Amino acid sequence: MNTPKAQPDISNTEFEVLDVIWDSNPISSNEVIERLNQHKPWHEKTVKTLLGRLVKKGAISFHKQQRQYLYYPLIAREEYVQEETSSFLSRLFKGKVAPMIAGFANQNELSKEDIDELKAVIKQWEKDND
Amino acid sequence: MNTPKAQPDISNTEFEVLDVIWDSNPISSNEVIERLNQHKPWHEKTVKTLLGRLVKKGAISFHKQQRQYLYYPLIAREEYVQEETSSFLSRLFKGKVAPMIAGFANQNELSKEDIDELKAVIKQWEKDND
DNA sequence: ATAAATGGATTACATATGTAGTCTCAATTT
DNA sequence: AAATTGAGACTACATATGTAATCCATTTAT
Repeated sequence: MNTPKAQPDISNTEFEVLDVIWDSNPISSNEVIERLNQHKPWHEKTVKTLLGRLVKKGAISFHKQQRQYLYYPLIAREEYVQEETSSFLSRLFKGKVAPMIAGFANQNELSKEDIDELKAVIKQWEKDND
Repeated sequence: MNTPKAQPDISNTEFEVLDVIWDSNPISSNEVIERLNQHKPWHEKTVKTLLGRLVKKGAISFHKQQRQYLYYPLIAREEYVQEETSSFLSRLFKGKVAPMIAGFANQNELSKEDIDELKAVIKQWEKDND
């Protein structure tokens, strides 16, 4: 059974902002800006625009603290990620996970550690579905 | 060693057209249109615009056959898919494959078949990396 | 009390994207 | 040969996206 919960469309830049908020919230715009600037050279105004767009899209909200807003997410990262993953897999791999992993293996992009982790996931699955 | 071959940015609709071309080529615009219309209700003109944009982006090319163009891909599906996958994984899963699979498992989106296929991929990897 | 700084709201603007419509010209039909 | 048609080229246009700048109302500093 799939879950067709239409999440709002979040753009790439918006996602980076949202990811900071998921990481730590409630959070002021200034702190979002500060954290982002450790990786991205985005102008303060740019980040604020993005925050505004995320609010408008219903991905985040805020409550005022005096003059400032403290933002927090309205959608869970896990949910969002799961939906993105499903749609990604269906677009590129007919929805099947194994071919994706196989592609990685063929490109030599799988480490021993990845393999061990995968085995662990499988073991867990087998425990759960018994 | 990774391959930083900056593939042109291909939009969602463009991808659907490209996918038809990957599937069967060389192919005329009319056949692309026909095949797409089995799933998508796109106007003929729309598809032609998309074909033009793909040519401009260097994703496909064509050779003339009288009045018509016969299109063919300039980039391999495998390469494109691999790059998209890498960037997707790095965006959402810090580049690790196992967490992605784990997310699926947790949502009960993994079938016995998926698991068997994964096991096969792992076995193959172990054979190769011995 | 004024002036300056600061936070959010509004506006801006180029490029991308989805979705066609119009124009031109060569091939085909009558 | 003249008219029609069908292929690609060019144009269109609204919305999305990346990337800010400007405006306006408060705080805060002087």
